[in-house]
Amino acid sequence: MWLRVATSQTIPESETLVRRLAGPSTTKAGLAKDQTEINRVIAEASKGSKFYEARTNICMISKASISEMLNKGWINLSVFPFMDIVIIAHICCHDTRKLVKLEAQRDLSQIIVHVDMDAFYASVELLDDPTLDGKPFGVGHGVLTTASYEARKFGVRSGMPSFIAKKLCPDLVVVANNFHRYTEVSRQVMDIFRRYDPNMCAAGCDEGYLNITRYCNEHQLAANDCVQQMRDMVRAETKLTVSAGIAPNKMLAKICSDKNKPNGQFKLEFDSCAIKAFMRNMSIRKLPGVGRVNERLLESIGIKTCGDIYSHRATLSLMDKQFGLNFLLQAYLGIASNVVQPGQREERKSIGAERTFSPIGDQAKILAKLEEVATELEHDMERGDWTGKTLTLKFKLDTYQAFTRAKSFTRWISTKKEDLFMIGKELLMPELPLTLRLIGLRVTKLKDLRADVQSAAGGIKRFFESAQSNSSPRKKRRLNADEEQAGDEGPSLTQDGFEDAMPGYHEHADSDELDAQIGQLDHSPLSSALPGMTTSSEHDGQSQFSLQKQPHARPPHSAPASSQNTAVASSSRVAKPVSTISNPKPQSACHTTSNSFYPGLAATVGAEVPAVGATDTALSGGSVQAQTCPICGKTIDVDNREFNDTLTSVSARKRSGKLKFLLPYSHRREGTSLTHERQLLKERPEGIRGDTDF
DNA sequence: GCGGATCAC
DNA sequence: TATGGTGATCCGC
Repeated sequence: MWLRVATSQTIPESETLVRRLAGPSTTKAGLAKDQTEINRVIAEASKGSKFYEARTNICMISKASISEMLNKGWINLSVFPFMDIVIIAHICCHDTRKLVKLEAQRDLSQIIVHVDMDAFYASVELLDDPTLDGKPFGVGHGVLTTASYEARKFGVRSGMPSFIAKKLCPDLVVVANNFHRYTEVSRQVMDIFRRYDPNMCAAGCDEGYLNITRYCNEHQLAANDCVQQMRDMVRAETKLTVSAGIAPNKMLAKICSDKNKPNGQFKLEFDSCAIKAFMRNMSIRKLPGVGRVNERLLESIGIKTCGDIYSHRATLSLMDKQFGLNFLLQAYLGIASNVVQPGQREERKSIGAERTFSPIGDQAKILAKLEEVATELEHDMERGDWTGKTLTLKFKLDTYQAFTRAKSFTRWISTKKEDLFMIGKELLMPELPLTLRLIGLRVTKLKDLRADVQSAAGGIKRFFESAQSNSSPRKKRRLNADEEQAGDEGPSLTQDGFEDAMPGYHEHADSDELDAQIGQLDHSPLSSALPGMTTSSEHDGQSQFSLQKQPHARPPHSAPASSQNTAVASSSRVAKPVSTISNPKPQSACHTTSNSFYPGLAATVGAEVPAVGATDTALSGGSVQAQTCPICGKTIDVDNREFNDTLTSVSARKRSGKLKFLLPYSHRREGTSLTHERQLLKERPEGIRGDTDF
C-alpha cells in the first residue's frame, strides 16, 4: 500500500505563479491595483532578453525539482500491518506534543519593536530636492533601488530596471543614488532609536529592532505611546517618517511594521490566542527565510498561509527534511526570538567585492575587471583589518549563470591587491574563454587582525604591527581615527554597528514580476518539458536535470546564446507525455486537498485549520479528540521504532535525491527559536561598497 | 574543503 | 540597449 504524502496535482504550477501576479507577495504599500496590466507591460519589455531566458530556465528547474521531490514523496506502507490512518494519527500526535512543548516556551514578557523607514532612499532624496514632491520618481540608475509612493502606484518597484519603470510610468523621474547621504541620515535616525534602546540592532540602514521593555517601565509608558513618541521624534528631527511594529518577538514585530505602512504603527496583542489568530491567515511568504523558492515549494503541497501549516502538519512531519517542521510549527504559533542585541564584529564570516558590467569576452579586459575587484577588496580588507584563508572567485556568464571557484591556503592571505589578483587569476584562467558579466572575489575563514592585536598587547603593539605589516601604517591610522571618531570603542562595533554598514542595494530585493511573467509563459511548451526532466533523475543515483548546473561543472566555453534553449529542446524530446502537473484543476480549499489524501484524517485529528480556541484547548492537553492519539502510549512503542526507521529511510531517499530546495539553516535549527537571528545580529561593520566611493 | 543554491536587505 | 551588491548558511559531495 502506498500513501501519497504530497499534493502536487492540486495546485498547478502555472496557476501558482500566475496567482502571484496580484497575489499577497506584492503587498508592498502603495502598489497599483491593476497588477495584471503591469505584468503584461513588464513581460512585454523583458521578452527575449537573456535575463528573461535565464529566469525562465531557473523557473523550470525549480518546477522540476519540486516535482521530483513530490514524486518521491511516497511512503511504502506495506511494512505496516495497520492502515495508513494509524500512521497519520501517530504523526499528528507527535506533532501535537511538539506544539505543546513549543507553546510552553512562549515568552510574552519583552516588548520588541521593529522600525522601518518609509521608502528610505526616496524620502531622503525628497528631503534634498523638494521639487520632487508629488512626482513619481525612482532612485538609482540601471536598476532602481527604490521608488516613491507615487511611482509605486504605476507598478514601479525597487529592483526594477529603469527602462521598464519608464515604460510603466513615462513621466518617471530617475535620480541617482547618494549613498553617502543615506548613511548620514541613517545614522541620525538610529541615534534617535538608540535613546529608547541603546542595545538596538540595526538591520540594514533603514530598519532595526529594539527592546523597549525597560524604557517603557522606567518612563511609565505604554508601548504604543512610546513608539508614537519615538516616531514623532524622528519626524521632528529628520522630517522622515517611520513605520513600526510592536510585538513580543522579532518575527512578529517585523510583520507588524508592515501592517500600517507608511507612517503608521501596529501593536499586536500580547496574548497567545491573539497571536495565533494573527498568524493563521498570514502568508508564508511573510516568514523570514521563506523566499520565492520556498514559497513555491510549500505551495506545492497546499500550504499558503501559516494556518495551513497546522492542517498539513502530517505531511510536513513526513517531509521534515524538506520543509523544516520545527521552524514551521513555530511560525504557526508565532513564536520566535526576542533577543535584541547589536551585531558583533567577531561574527563576521566573509568579506568580498563583486562587479557587474556589460558582457566581456576579451581576456585582457576580463582580467582588468578582476584587477578592479581585487583593488576594491584590498581596500576593504585593509580598512577593516581583516584577512582570511580562503579566496573565492565568482563569475557570472552573459547567460546569468553564476559559478564559484575557491582556493584555500594554510597561511593568511595577503591583503595586497596584487596577490588577490594573482590568486583570482589562477582560479579564473582555466575557465576561459568565457563571456562574463560579473566578477567577484571573496575572502572567508576570516581572521580579525584587530582582535588579534588587542588580545596580544594593546594599542602600542598594534601600532608597531601596523608599521611592520605590508600595508601602509599611515593609511590604517587614518581609517582607525575615522572609526573611533564615529563613536566606536575599539574593535567592538556595538556602538556604531551600523556606521559602515551600507544598505543593501535595495530596500527590498523582491522581484516577483518575473516569476509572474514566467508563470504566464508556463502555459506553453515549458510545462510539458517537465516530466521528462523529472524522470531523468531516476535513472541513476544522481539527480541531474538537463538544465541543471553540474556539481563542479565547467561553465560552457563561449556558450552560444542558444545553448540553453537547445537543452530545453532535447529535454522535451525525451519527455514523457504531458503529465498532470500543469493540468488546471479547480482549486478548492486546502483542507479539501488534505482530506483527499488522508482519508480519515479529518475525523481523527481535524484536517481543517482549527479555530483559535480549539487549538488552545488542544495545546493545553485537553480532551479534544484530536489530541488523544489512539496509538500513543500503547502498542506504539514498537511501531514507533519501525515508524522511525521508515522515516529515516525516507529521509535517506530524500537526501540521495539531492533536493535543491531546503529551508535555510536558521529555520531548521533544532531547539533554538527560529529567528532571523542571522539577519538581525548580522553586523556588516566594514567595507561596504558605497563607502569606498568617498 | 568546494560549489551550488537560497535568502535578506 | 538594458535586470545589483554584500553577506550568511546549508547540503551533497
